[in-house]
Amino acid sequence: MSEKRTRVRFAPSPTGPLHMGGVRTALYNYLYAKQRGGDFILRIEDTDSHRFVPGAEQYIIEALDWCGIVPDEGLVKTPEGKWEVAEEASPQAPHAPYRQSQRKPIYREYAEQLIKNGYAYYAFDTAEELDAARKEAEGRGETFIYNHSTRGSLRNALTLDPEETSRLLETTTDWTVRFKMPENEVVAMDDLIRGHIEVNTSTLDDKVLWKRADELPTYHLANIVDDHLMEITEVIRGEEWLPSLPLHYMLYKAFGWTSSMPRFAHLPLLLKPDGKGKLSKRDGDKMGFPVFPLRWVAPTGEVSRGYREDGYFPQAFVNMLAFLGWNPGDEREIMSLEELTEAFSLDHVSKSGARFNVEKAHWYNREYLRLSSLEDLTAKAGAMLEGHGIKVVDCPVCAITAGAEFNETGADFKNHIFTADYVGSVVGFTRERASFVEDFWKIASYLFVSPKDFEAFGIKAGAAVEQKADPRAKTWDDSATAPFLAKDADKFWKEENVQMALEAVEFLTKEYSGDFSAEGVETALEEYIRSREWPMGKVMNCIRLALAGSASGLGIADIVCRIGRAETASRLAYAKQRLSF
RNA sequence: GCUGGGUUCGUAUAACGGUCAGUACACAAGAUUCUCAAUCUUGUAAUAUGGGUUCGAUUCCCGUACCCAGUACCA
Repeated sequence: MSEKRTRVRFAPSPTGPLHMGGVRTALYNYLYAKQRGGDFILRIEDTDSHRFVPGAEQYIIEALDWCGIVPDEGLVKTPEGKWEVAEEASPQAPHAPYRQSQRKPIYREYAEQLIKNGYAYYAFDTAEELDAARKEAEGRGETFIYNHSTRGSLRNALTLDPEETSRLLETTTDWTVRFKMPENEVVAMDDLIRGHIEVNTSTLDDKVLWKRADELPTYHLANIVDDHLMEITEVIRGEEWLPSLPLHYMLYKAFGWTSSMPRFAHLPLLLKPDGKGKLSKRDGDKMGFPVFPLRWVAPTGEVSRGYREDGYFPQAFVNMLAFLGWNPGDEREIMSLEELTEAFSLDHVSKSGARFNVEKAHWYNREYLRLSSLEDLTAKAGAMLEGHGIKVVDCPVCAITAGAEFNETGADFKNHIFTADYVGSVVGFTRERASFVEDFWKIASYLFVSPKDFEAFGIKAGAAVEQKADPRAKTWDDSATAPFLAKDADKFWKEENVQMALEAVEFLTKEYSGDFSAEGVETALEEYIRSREWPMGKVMNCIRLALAGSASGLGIADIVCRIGRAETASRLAYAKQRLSF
């Protein structure tokens, strides 16, 4: 038995930025197609001329590209290397155009075919008339439904005489074509995820299929016609479409396409973290996470954050998304796009909606950060540092001729210039503490900038600032103050302890001539403090406060061996002079 | 309201008639340590509810509750 080549499509509507739920739908379609060696098609469903948003289409393309979900069909590359929706037929776009607004004539023809065969009819009711009918029904505590029960008393080709109908068709432009939903028939459907479903057609309405006003079809007609023409084998879409499935079945039947009808799979919805309703644009702003893959600036100027701009790795985002409503059936959680492709199956897609969880998203990103190569991370950290006014140079010699004054480790604290090797060294030993590239700044900014402002840490005031860290403050952007409040630094910042710290550092930076690696420094410093029977914790904490400006943070030896002798000594001196007791 | 879909630890999910109901995130405790993380170990925590069917139900059927979606000349 010869199997048809798998062809699935992602058909977004360019009414705004692509939501992460949409990205997941695209992802599942992509995985399904790739696993079967089939085609993943992108089609733009822009049949609503009123809701068109400039830039939305390009956003969709860019978002998919960032995620690595590249369509096999529907896009063409411009000479400048940019992806665009295909308008003309080509090997990569055999069914062009892929923008429904450019396929107008096709739909009209099919709408007429349905009328000719008695499956649809012209309707002349105005929007006002229908609104009034709905209001009136509502007043009686009922719901107006345009179907067998009401169509006999409304203005359409079934009630008007033929002359009047043709007159209206010619002289007016606000008529529509409606599907003539039969009465009391049972539609038996099969969903790849939900199983067998039956619906009685009497509960359904005569949906508008085509509008004379803009000569465009509605979603239902366009969808069925295009899926048929594009030889789609499986329709994988969101659960919000499940209620229209009976209509779509009826449409396939009316066209006589039942034998080639695609199979359907309705995906569970992505829910708000608190579990109430679909994840929406506003949730992100409210709960502090992006709902969009990329940053989006609306025509109104309103800005919505994106996963990309928030520092997520695309692989982490995709991996996280894949697991919202699906699992491989074993206990793997970290999977590349290739592994996902191999393991994907609609059998393992769950039926119930999935709540998005920010913590898990952070965890995924941390896992991918750990998987990154040191070179890659260092380059990314370098770019991030530039954003904080730090200059990172690959060529120390060139930098020196340009005026940089590097110390023995490749750091110039005066001019804020650091060698790439220095950055690499910092990244190498702090990477296990980071979830995002930006975290390197939160964790180790004092390896690039000398601490100046100790007051902010509650030292001089003599008491830690009374402020509970926000429990949700796990993201780098609102946890910045949290670690400094964790400990009462004034408990150890006492004159005698500071004196010991000073002496220990003096020994380390002036007399100690041994190995200046983290291990060497640690051993030397601890031996020195122990030999004098000083309180290890107190001395160390004083040193840390002077070096890091904070009562908590990286290991002393890790800091010292990187910032070097001179900087270490000067930070101690500065802190002593700056902080009174 | 009506129509359809759904319901396993706080969250995501595993177990597709027989498991001490597993895993991950989060949380808690301990270990480690110069602090904070990280790491390791351990732990808390779930089958919405009532009936069936069955030797046996998380799993199959029916009712109830709750949640979600749809109910547009939007997709």
